Amino acid sequence: MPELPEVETMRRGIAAAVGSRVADVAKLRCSRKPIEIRPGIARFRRRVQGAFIRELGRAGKRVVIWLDTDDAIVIEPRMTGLVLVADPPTVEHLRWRLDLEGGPFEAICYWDRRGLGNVRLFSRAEFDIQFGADVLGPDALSITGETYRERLGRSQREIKPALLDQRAVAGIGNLYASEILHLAGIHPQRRCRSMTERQWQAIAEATRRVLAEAIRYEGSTLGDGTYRNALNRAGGYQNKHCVYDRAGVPCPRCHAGKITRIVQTQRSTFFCPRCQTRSGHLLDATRISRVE
DNA sequence: CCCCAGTCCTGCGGGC
DNA sequence: TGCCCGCAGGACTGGG
Repeated sequence: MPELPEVETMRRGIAAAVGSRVADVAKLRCSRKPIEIRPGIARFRRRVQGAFIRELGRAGKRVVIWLDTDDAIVIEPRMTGLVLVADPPTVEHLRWRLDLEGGPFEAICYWDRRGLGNVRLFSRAEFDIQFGADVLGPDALSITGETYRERLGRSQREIKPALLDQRAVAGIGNLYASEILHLAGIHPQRRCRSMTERQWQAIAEATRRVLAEAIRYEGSTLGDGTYRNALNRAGGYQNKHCVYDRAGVPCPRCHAGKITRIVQTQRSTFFCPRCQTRSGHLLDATRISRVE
């Protein structure tokens, strides 16, 4: 489930395509229901053919291929999408291909098992509307406690579902939300309104540290093995998870609490009831301490 | 406005 | 063994 670290790894994996020229684009026939590709492939081709790739960016959990025409190809992998420059896990789920020339890659491909993702082309003006500050919050990789407090501090919501709100902060998904709150020592059901300034700072610091570390390990490849980097290789951060999908095992930090699974807004949350108390009374020194 | 349930889709694993 | 159902959680929609 690509979140910020996985999507950032995809972006870095195709970054060497900057300077390449777009030779062609293709919607790939597979037996599945077609994914969303906009505009239609004929119009898509007319707009991108011959353009040069100027820059590779990221908008929250989307990869952005900026062209020298000022158009942006935005790839949104959602649940099971992959951006690849190597052979895909399966041929049957290949959905889209951007043929390149004059660079290290023959093509950038989009693969998607469940097909919930999409590939869309936007002008710069359209892009700014689609992914502007009104729609997408500041990037989680550089979030500050002050920004968290501004954007969520008055909310009545529980903190964990709030972290998934892409308008508040962009890039956090279900997996990293649990890991972040565990490192910060905050109970996932704490109300945003009740959080102190220091606790927002702890969450911000944990956000930056967890995400940066996950990028260093090239993301998390879970049991189903879906997520891969651009070279179709698994990530390594799943071995660093403290809580996600680890219900029943002892907490790797305190070795006393048992990782617990609850459901919030129809999503699984994992936490340590001992490290993450509702009152948040643990000492800060205990709160932020890396688990090796 | 704020927030939540339901929806899309496929493949896997648990239960019988 | 084989089938069926529930579940995984990205972002969007509709409605309370």
